[in-house]
Amino acid sequence: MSETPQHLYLVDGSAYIFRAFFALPPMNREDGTPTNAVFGVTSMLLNLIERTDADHVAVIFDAKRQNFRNDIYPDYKGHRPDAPEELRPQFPIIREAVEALSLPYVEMEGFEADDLIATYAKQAAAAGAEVTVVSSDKDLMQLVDDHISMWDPMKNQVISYDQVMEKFGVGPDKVVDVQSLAGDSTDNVPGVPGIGIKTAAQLINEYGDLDTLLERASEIKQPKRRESLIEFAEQARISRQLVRLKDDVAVEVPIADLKRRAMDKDRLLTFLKENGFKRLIARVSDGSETGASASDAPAPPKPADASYDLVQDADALKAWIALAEKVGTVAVDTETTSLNQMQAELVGVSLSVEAGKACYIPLAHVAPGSAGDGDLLSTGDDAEVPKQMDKAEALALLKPMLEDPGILKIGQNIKYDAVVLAGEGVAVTPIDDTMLISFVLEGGMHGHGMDELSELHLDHKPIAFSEVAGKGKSQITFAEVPLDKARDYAAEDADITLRLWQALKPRLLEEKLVTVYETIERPLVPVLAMMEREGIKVDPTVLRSMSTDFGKRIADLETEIHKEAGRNFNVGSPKQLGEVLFDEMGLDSGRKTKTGAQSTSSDVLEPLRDAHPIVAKVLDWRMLSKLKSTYTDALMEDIHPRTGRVHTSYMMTGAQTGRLSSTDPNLQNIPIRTEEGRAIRKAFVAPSGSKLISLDYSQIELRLVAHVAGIEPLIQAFRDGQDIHAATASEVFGVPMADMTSDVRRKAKAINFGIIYGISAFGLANQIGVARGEAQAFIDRYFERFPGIRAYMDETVEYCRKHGRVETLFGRRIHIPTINDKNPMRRNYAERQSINAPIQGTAADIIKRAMIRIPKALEDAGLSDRVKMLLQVHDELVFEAPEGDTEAAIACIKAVMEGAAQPLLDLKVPLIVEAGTGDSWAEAH
DNA sequence: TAGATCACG
DNA sequence: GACGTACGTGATCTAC
Repeated sequence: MSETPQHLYLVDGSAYIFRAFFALPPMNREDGTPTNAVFGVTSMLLNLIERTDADHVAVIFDAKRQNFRNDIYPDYKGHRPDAPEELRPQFPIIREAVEALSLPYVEMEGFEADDLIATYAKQAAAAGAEVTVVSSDKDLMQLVDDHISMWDPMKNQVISYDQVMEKFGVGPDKVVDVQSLAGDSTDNVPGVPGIGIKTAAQLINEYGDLDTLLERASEIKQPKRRESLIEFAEQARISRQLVRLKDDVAVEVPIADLKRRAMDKDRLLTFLKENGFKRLIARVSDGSETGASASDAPAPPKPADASYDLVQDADALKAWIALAEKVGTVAVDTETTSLNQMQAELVGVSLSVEAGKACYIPLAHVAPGSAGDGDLLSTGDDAEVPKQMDKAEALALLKPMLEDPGILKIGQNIKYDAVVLAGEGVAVTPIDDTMLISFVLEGGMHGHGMDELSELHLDHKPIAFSEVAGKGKSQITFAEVPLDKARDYAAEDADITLRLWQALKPRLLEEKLVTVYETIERPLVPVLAMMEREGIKVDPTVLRSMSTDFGKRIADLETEIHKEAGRNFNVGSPKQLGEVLFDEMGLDSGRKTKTGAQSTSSDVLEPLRDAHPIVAKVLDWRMLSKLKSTYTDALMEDIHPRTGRVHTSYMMTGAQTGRLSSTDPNLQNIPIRTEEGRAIRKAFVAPSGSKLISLDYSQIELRLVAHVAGIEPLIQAFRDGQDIHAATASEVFGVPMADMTSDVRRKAKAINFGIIYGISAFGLANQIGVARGEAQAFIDRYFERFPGIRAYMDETVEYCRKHGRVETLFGRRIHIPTINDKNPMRRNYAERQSINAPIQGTAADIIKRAMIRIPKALEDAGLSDRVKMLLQVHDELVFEAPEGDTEAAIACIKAVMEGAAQPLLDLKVPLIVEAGTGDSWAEAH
């Protein structure tokens, strides 16, 4: 083998250090030396070398702070603070770590890591090697070309020409020119004032390059821009010198010396032991990726041992805020009067900055024993209102901290707190959410409520809400809880949240789930919070008249049913109804329920429609009662008194597959399948002058099946825009498309759905009303025609048996612990789940990715202040827009939705979105 | 509080 | 080879 590299991997080590230091909770080895950055860098490098095929590797670091750029511009990176005290002692240990991993450690006085990377990259590329630069630093993007690409380890994403184009609006060869104009506040590169990346890209595209632009600056039409460019031309040229990487450094280590060496396991293990990295030791010694469950960090005191502060004046609050600023991370929890976030009134806030250290800030407590409202007579001699800060004053102090981009706010289900605080005019950003981290790590294994997570990870049972507020009828609101009890409960919640974060957050990195969390879950929080606060307008008059109409018809039907039955009984009682229909009237009872009672469900009653007139009446009664109680009546109660709109709450951990669920009220199950039910959607309206827009993915799950199972005929049918169920029928039953009957198509449609659900002959037979043997024959023929589907199912189930989980195409994990259950019923069920979950979950990931991108896309289209995203119904998004903006909004949103799998995923089938508009949801869908 | 039923994707 | 079945949700009502 020759010494010329085939594939050179250049790792931007400095970036890794900072990333690890700030992302991981503090850790110390036995002698007290902090080790969190060491741990993070070691773990990341270990991941990296396990997955690359590179034959040459270097980990490259910045030397000391001064370099040639400071001679050009003394302020370069001038405002960067010194490395934090906790980080400084870790630098030499990180060097040891790199060496223990048998990787070359490269640094050079007077040069930044970026210059060394540029030099090696150019040299290797010139020699014909492929180069991968591992970094997410945009300053390195100027290097990208046919031979040099980047890998962003945080986003798990390749950065090549397209991504550079997306980021800078120009190709890699013009990145330097754009950066020279736009400047860079993080590196203190001045650029030209008033010019950002967008304008810079536009100018460079127009004039070709920086020099030409500066020469011809006087031709620019916009006066301000023209003057700025003329005045700051020299500053732009200086910026270019700062930004352009030096690719001809006389490197001390030749490329040949970067040849990858075999890992010295003993040396590595010695290093890991010295630093107490138990989890990495386990991983290196047996190669298993699950690792030990023991935490590497020493156990902090249990919450029970902690004592908490009550903050009752501005000075105390300022001290806590200063602490949060110093640490840079703070757990936040709000206490309110209601679980319903739109009705909730803020009662207090708790904060925690380190394990065991937390406070509670009461803001709206009332005298204990006094009812929160209505009790006007008993003011005088009641207990006093407890001492607490003025709410507005406290929020004014908290607001800058909660909105500070440099302070991470950690919450358990922080969407709730964000919605409540948004009601007080306070934004919460940036955020982390322990509930979501747990869901991403261990979805399917257990619930993700705080009490459960605390018992699981901290071995501590938190104070129950009912202990401080009571339960049942005598339950009081949190505002009435005495301050000492309120402090113990509320501060503990913040403390636990912080500890959970410390325990769980590092695992995202170790278990390669950072991308799912950071690109699909976390950024969705502000989007959903906004939708929930927006709500959708519901017209109560429509509901009221429907309710009256339904009420009459239900009463009439009830009379008739009682007459047919020969006695009065409660039609809504399945037990009584069963007795009447089957015992007294002698109808054929179909199934039994699992408790042994005779089932009266609609699929039992439906076939009996013709057996007796009472059956149809019962079915109608059922339908109308359902519609009245669950929809028309209940929905009127849910109209918010102040907004006149209905505000649902989305639960992000509600469905194992990654789908959202909707509660209070559930707006994801508003009727549509029957004419009567569909009418309820007429009550969901746009305000006058606006329209509702509904956009939904067409057949997204079936498209995903065609993709993952590689079913060529279906892929082709989707590409050709054919009726997919008819095309399936044609393939499976051999009927030419021209001769297709609705019955054959119906059967094919049922099989297609069956495939998504993990088909069984019994289930299919039930669904389409044929004998089980016939259903089995259909399935056999389907598998015969589309062998890919069999293979997909077998492989998926096999993978699940081995790992206890399945994955979506975006890497979301869905755990299915019962897959190896000895009970065959539970096991079969788990197998069907494992077939369905990747499909349903990938579809959920796709629409979430779309939702995250939509606010930005609307802003770019100049629509963001007028077009509002209101609802998500699994494969559908509902918006409200002024009448004149609907067309532009549809074009913008449709493009985002149809492209939402990109660039991470290149589907073999197109994603198609269908759109409609109208004055009501009934018209729009 | 569990079970049955039925609304949705 | 038996087990008893389509996947994922939430709200309402009855009956215990």
